[in-house]
Amino acid sequence: MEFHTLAYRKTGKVVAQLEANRARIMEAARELIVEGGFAAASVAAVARKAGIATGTIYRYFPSREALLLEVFRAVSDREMSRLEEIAAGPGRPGERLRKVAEAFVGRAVRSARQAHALLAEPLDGTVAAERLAFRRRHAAIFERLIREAVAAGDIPSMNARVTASAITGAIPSALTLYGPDDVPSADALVDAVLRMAGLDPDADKTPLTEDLSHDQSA
Amino acid sequence: MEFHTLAYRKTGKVVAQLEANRARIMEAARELIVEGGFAAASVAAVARKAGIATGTIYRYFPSREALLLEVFRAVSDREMSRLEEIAAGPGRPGERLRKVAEAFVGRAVRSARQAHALLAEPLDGTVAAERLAFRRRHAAIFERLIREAVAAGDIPSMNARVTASAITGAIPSALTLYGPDDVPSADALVDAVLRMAGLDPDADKTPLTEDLSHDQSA
DNA sequence: GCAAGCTGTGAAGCATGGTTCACTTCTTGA
DNA sequence: TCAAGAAGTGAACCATGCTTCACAGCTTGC
Repeated sequence: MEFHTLAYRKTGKVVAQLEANRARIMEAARELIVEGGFAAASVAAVARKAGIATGTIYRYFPSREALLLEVFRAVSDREMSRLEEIAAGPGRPGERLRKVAEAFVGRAVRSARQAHALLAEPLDGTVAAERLAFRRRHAAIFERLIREAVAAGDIPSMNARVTASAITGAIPSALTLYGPDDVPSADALVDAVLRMAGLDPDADKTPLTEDLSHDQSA
Repeated sequence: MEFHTLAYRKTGKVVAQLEANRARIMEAARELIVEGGFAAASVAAVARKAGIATGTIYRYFPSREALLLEVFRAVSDREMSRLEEIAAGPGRPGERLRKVAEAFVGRAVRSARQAHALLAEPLDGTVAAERLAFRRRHAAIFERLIREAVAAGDIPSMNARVTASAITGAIPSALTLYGPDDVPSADALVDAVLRMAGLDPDADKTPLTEDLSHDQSA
């Protein structure tokens, strides 16, 4: 039995403060990663950016690795849910495939630096494994859609898993080879992805039904 | 003026010995990289594998970085020349595109571990830059072939650079996502690449002589 | 055989950067 | 105000791994 004669107990205000700090640390780490890659997110740098002492980091995370992992998860989960949502949405499989590709590419092109960190930046240890899992989830989305599209007769028969894996890598690759300044054309990249999936990019360019030109890009 | 009163001058035998040692160091490094990635190629490990002392490495290379760089160059140049040779060979552009893709994929699938180290393994510093250059050369080969193929009417018009960059990444991605044990089907991967380039993989599966109706998209 | 000069050695030096910890500062409930 | 306990601090600690260096050993030409 415990005698609650404690002179101190966490109060709501403190708990909120702690959570805010935790969030601030993660945000600082995220920004550093986006700016300069995982290597730039040293414990000291994160602490400085978050406005706290290095040791304090360890009050919130057991190790640098754990911190980076959590940041990676948070960011990638956000990205992923969006794609999964689209993939599970309405419309013909071919159409959804196109939409997922557009979302993926558009997002990656728009925030190229973050995409690069998430998808291509060299990284170490546990985070590398997590990234592989992340990319596998990407691939899984495409694989499923390809299977559906084949079954629906939207695209010719093909090895869905290989194609999906290839698509998953094609997008970050295009970003990487162009570099963070010189960004590839999102439209052209989507077209390439669609061709790989066996769809004619020009087919439903004007889907009469609804929508119209939805992006600008040159 | 130099008085050649030297009591020692390198003789042929010694020079050969030195070159052999240099080669052995590079080979040791290469094997370690293939087995366990660049991280596994520590100076100490390379020395042990080459059967010499760590310090001796520095008689042959100014730094670890320089050693790794040279190894990377040697290996990637070998790979690259092969592809460039095929790309510059005879045949219709579309045909050469197919052959280059087959060579690239085949080689990568056959020695998946080395391909992974060369193309996907996380790495640091100068070598990372070199790899980017290596991949750009890959992309350049595809880009040129795509342009030629478009000009020849073998494939529909497309953004050659984006497509080439995408292809360049698609291949290692497929390897990475499958893992080193479970290797993807080379045929299926080539098919995916060809589709991305706008070629019908089933078109000239049996290239009787040279060409005939090579089909014009579905 | 001998001196000059090169190659081989591996333990010590050093840089980087994650992690710890004794200590200070703050919050809480009485 | 006070004591208990938690959070914050940052300098010291430590692990890793590249690099250096003083020295031993070998080759060569005389």
